[in-house]
Amino acid sequence: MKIFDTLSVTEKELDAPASIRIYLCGVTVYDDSHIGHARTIIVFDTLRRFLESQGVRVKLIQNFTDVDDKIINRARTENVSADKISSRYIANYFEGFDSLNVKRADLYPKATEHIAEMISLIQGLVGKGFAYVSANGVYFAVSKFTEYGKLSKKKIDELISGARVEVDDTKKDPLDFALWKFAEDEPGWDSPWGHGRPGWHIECSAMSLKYLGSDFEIHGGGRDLIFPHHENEIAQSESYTGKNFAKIWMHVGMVTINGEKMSKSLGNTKSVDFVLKKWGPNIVRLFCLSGHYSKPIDYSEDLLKETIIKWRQVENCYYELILSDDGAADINDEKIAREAVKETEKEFTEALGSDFNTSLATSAFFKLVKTANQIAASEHLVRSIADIVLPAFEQMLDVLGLSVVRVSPEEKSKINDLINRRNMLRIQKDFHGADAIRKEISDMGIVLIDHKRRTIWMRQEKIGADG
RNA sequence: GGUGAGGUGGCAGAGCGGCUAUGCGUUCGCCUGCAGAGCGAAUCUAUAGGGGUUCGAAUCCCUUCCUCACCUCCA
Repeated sequence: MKIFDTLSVTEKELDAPASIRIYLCGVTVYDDSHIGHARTIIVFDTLRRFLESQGVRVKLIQNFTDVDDKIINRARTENVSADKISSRYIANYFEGFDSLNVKRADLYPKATEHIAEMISLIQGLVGKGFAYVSANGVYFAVSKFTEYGKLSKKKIDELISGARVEVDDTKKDPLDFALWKFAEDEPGWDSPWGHGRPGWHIECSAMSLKYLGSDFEIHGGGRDLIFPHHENEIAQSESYTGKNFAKIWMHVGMVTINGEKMSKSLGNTKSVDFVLKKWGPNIVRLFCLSGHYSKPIDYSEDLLKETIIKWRQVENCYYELILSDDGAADINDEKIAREAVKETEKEFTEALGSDFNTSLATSAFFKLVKTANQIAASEHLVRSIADIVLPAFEQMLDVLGLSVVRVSPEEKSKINDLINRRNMLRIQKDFHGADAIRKEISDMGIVLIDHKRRTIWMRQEKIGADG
């Protein structure tokens, strides 16, 4: 498959070897995760699901930054340990992302558990002359890495004139960034240079090199990490190993809220907890995959509401398929179904294989839903046709990480009993009685669909925004 | 100011030299005891403006205008 690489600014072939290594920059655990984090993580989760569906073994590593000024500040404010803060938000992370049907990564390494690796990396850099010790810490000497700026396409002299870099007289160059910061307070660790904490960028270099080695296939994250985070990671890692760090840099666009940047200061962040409660996992995932991953997407109520309608069609389709009954298949319908499945699978796979075009892939999927619903509407959706469509339908749902709410066998037979009673009453023209049963069924979260010959039903996911 | 990404029908969003997706919306139908869901038909030939290149451009080139992101911690 092909993926756009930020570094070379071209689509690069990911020559699908037996296994693909992915390092995804995760979150700093100082607050609840939000929809922006969710988009990046859902994109990579879906990518992983797609690759796996193609028979590729994926090794996915996603870190937690659990040592950072924001965490420490929060710990001070609440008068608890930094560890308490980070573990609280790691728990929050898993609660949210498990609910979003995100498959667990192979490993979630934490910065605090890799201090030794970071120290040895820094030692290596100091030894090779890429880093130096100043009064405040150990710094990476940007001027020593001649390719600095290659990812973010920045020129070193322009960066300097940018003048928005932190003022620190102990640095040799304003652009130099901290690998290790001296600090007497907690949390801190002893190092060959003094007590302190690692800088942010070094953790990802240390952990990705440890678990994936150098020149791994994909390094990913949000677009906002391109500079300085990923730029600095490249500088450190390539200076240390002398080898290429990652083959492809894949960056996910930002989520805006009603066209505005989402930020704490504007107070418009949408937490994962919030969007889950309001829209549920399927709508959120569909929303996050609705545009090309590299472009920004805008969170707006109207768009999300539109997504609910699409999701209802999928639910409807699913229940039409599983509740189809025996009967002779119309030859023509069977042909239509077969061709639709073949067509859709091709489009779906090609779209995802071509720079992971989830927008195109989902529209292909919706075409199959439409076809199935058309056959159902003409009363021709019999078991043998459903059997043609269902495997492809379920497979694509799974790649997209979507999941229709199912019904237990007990509920199923109860529903069928109620439907039979209702249909009896309808024949007797006792519509009051029939409507009362419909109400009873509806209270179970089930919607009835009256066809000419029979009545089927579907379980609709409860969506907060539906009220 | 620098760097990058973009500007496509009422909206969302693909296409990246010829066949102009797809979905939502809107209108009218079908179905139904009613309702919901679904289905059908219609609507919508849109590609920021101006120049080129080409037999042919939303797609390539030039130019103008505009938007967004990043350049500080940030997914």
